[in-house]
Amino acid sequence: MYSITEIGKITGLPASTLRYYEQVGILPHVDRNDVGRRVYSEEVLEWLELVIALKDTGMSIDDIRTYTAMILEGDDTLNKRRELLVQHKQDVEMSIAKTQVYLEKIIRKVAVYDVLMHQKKKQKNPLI
Amino acid sequence: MYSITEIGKITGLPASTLRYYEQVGILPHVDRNDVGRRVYSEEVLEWLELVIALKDTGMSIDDIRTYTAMILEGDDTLNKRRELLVQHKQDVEMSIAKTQVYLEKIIRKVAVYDVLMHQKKKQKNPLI
DNA sequence: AAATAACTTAAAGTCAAATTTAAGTTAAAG
DNA sequence: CTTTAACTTAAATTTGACTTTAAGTTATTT
Repeated sequence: MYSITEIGKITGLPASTLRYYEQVGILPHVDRNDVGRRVYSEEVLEWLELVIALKDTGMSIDDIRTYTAMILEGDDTLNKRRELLVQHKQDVEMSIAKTQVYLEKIIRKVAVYDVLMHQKKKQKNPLI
Repeated sequence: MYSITEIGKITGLPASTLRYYEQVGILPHVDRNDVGRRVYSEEVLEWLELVIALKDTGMSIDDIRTYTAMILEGDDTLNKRRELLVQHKQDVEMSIAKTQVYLEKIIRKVAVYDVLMHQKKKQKNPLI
């Protein structure tokens, strides 16, 4: 069992974000101790780590909320949940591919600078 | 020479975004025709495509503005510009690597669904 | 016992990146 | 010649994802 600050240290998320995630419904089953403070189980932490993976690969809070709601609905949504994840997996793969194309463009631009700076150097030492 | 709608069709950016990019200083040298409408040269289109590559790999408008300003300053900033691009290249490479780790987590989760759905199928056909 | 730190809530505020609106101008089509 | 489409501007609004604020409670340290 973890406190909000412990979870913050483990995940890198500020306490305010953890409260916000709970409020918008993507972090359910967070319990409270006898004085009303948040207590996170190992299972909640594991779920949060999936939420972070989805979020950091570009899934919107709204779509994560939809997914979370389906989980709370039970096994009837297993198929849909799998489909949602597979779709996201494909989106991420496409996004990586697109990013790699852009990266190559940036690398080519760096090469252009290398040529330009080489020329400049030559002009600066006209005696060689 | 292209009109704003033509550039919109080529790049996928709405006219409002093209005006906004110009306004915030990351799309200089856009000319006007005799009645004040925007006219984009081949060079401006090429620059815009680099801007899109930088933006879609996560560079902020503010950093793109800094980079654009350095270009307008001339050859004295060549070194700095190259360094900025190389730094961004490294950021993008790190980001791709991180995304791939998250992607693997998502793929493992899909595999969990496959197991769960297989079990469910077995329960639903208890006669087999 | 008092000060400090860590939590609580609901509501308001922030931020980047556009996007939309309002009011007007110009060009092309019927 | 008038309607429609495509543009123009500056300013206001929107969106998503938090983040901060204000006011209060609880726990730990001096």
